[in-house]
Amino acid sequence: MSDSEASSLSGIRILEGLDPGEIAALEKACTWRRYADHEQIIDRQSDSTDIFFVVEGRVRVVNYSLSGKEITLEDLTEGSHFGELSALDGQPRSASVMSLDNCLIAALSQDRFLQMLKGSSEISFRVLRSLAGIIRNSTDRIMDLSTLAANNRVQADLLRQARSGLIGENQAEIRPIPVHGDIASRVSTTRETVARVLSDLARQNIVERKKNVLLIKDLAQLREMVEEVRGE
Amino acid sequence: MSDSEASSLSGIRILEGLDPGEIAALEKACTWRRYADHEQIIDRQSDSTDIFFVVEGRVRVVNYSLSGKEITLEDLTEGSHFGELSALDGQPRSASVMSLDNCLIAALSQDRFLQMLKGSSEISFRVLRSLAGIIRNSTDRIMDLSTLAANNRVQADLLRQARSGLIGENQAEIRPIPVHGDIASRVSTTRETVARVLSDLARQNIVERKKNVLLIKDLAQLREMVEEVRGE
DNA sequence: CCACCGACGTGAGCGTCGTCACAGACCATT
DNA sequence: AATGGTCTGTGACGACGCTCACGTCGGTGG
Repeated sequence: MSDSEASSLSGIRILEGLDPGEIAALEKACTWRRYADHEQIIDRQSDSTDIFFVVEGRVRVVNYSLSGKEITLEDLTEGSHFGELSALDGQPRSASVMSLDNCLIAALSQDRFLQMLKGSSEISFRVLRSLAGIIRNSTDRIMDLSTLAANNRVQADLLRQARSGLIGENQAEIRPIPVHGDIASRVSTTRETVARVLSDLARQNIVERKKNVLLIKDLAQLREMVEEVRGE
Repeated sequence: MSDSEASSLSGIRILEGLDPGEIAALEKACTWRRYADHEQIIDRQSDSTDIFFVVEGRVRVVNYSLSGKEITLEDLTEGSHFGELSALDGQPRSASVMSLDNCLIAALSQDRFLQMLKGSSEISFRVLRSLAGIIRNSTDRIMDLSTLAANNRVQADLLRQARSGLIGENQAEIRPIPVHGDIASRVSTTRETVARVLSDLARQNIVERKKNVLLIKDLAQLREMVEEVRGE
């Protein structure tokens, strides 16, 4: 399905509802570029103010501590946008963004974006709701960091990922198998801790590492392990 | 200056730019209520969707872990608003809000709020920018939680508070003296850790606890203590 | 004036987990 | 096969900071 909409902004969620003519005009106004794996798309300290649309591929929003530790804020897929904060307030970028795949990215200037918002309350509303969603995710994460221990945060991350691969009531599969370092970067711990948690869970028969899939065999118990600490 | 605008929405920042007639109409549409200290204004598990305006006083946005630990997300002063997330997306509230003072709060229904956004791209834009600001704060906080140790987070919080009470280049005063437990709740640590950090800083002659003021005597050095760890 | 209550200060103990250091597994490329 | 890269698993160690447990201070009110 990515092919049918390739090279088009019609799949971008915040732009839904624009009529085809407007979409076409926007497409012309964008700067298009393809990125390979792990290329920098936004650098935290650049002072650009464009907004970007993910037309193909996946990107990761990250931040680095001065020591080089990488904190993943969010992974975005086709149909998403990023860079809207600077486009809205003109402030410097709050994070870096890099491609995870081979990506096709469209960039729209701040002026054009703001003009579009002014002209369409519907688009404004979509952007408002998407920001609201980001805030909800952020506060959840702040709560996790504040109330959960490192190993419980890893378990919580597994539960989150399991949601998109449910098999029946109590099982799920996560594919491809997540790289330990990626999980660590999302929940702010170390690769080693992730490995240890996963080993423990395997020993307790709660997860199983298969060929290309991480199988979660007992969601209920995993949930319990997280809740239990959240509550005590 | 709070008196001159008491009982009026004209001091609410996201409403700036509305003409007096519209303000008056909004004021009629609101439900007004006064709260005493430490009253609950929004309960996390209520399903209201109103947006609220802080006309007088201060409120605190908090969240509780099941164990009862309190996490402060933000303190808001006169002219702020809250509850906009649920008003925008209809989802349950993401946090609780309580009064810190004697507060005058105006509540506006979701319908009326959305209608206003639809009618004014200027107001929409103000809301967009305020959400962008919240996101920037949240990601800063996530970075702090992920990269700083507990005692450095306390120091960082002092630096933040110092910004609004600068005296010359290298000193600042924070007043009233913050309650240790409040700082702890903002940076997700314990009251005891805050006390120890403050004691240490006092011993090193970096801060001094005076009668009604916490005096920061060497901002530069305090900054250095935080940066030093961020970078290593 | 004394009793109380909230905030502060600080010591002792201990668990969690970040760090360092290897060893083994898997996959690609030549 | 051989080489090299990335990813995984695990042990040992040590420190940071949370918890518990007190004692003190200072204001408020009966």
